[in-house]
Amino acid sequence: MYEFMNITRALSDENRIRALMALRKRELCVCQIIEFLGLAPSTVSKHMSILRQARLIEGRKEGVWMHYSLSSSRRPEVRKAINWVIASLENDEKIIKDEKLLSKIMKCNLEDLCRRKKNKRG
Amino acid sequence: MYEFMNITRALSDENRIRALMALRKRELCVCQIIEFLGLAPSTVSKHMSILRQARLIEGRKEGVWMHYSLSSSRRPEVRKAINWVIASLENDEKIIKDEKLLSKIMKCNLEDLCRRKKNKRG
DNA sequence: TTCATAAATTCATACATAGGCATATCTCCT
DNA sequence: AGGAGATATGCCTATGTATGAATTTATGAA
Repeated sequence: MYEFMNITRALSDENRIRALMALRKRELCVCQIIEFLGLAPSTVSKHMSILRQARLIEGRKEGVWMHYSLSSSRRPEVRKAINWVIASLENDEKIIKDEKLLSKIMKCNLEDLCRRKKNKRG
Repeated sequence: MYEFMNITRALSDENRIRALMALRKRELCVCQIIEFLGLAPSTVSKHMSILRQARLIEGRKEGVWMHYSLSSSRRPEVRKAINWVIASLENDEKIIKDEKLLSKIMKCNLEDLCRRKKNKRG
């Protein structure tokens, strides 16, 4: 029950759902998620830690970069939750739009993306 | 997406989840749910209206009494959500305990139950 | 090794939202 | 009209979201 409530609370925020759906097809660097959601780095970091605590995503550190991906855990709770979210939103308008935005973001290389933040996206 | 977020927010509270699971096997009167959750009537009413807005449950008025039951809607969003919750919690300890509590509550007749509230459960 | 820099997270704080209750209001029955 | 159950309103507290600043971690240069 505790584990389940951790999951439902993690899923109760739209930005976290969008991030989760973004990760369903690919691994993403935090700076890509920041660009994607348009939120402050600290905010995104918090969202990721909530998703991670719920075991819905996993983090992998590569040098200074942190990469997140959907959880590969076999826990039934986690699998069911992820499957439910994906099945419910696979054809959602906003999620489809997000996919297009993500395609653009994926074309930039990571260094440019991170540098752009500093220059206020100039 | 909006509909989906309504559902996840409705599911992000433990009392609402317990109420939802209680309704999975039977219809319940509000006063039974009040007894079950041990919350103030106004609080329970609010929880029920949130679940109802998310279309997860339905209300049926019979005289002065309000009866709630799981939604019979065929909307895929709703069916998937309900199925997910039930599948995830069917064997949950707390939910099983709740079932025992509910058995007791079901044995009282409704009038006694409602009257008990007034007398501060004396 | 030491220092500087960059990315990510944690911390401190402001603001908004949500849960809880008491009380007022509404609806329905007699 | 009177009385009962249920819901709406108003208030308080707690939790959640968002941000900038400080801290941590890792890289690369001196």
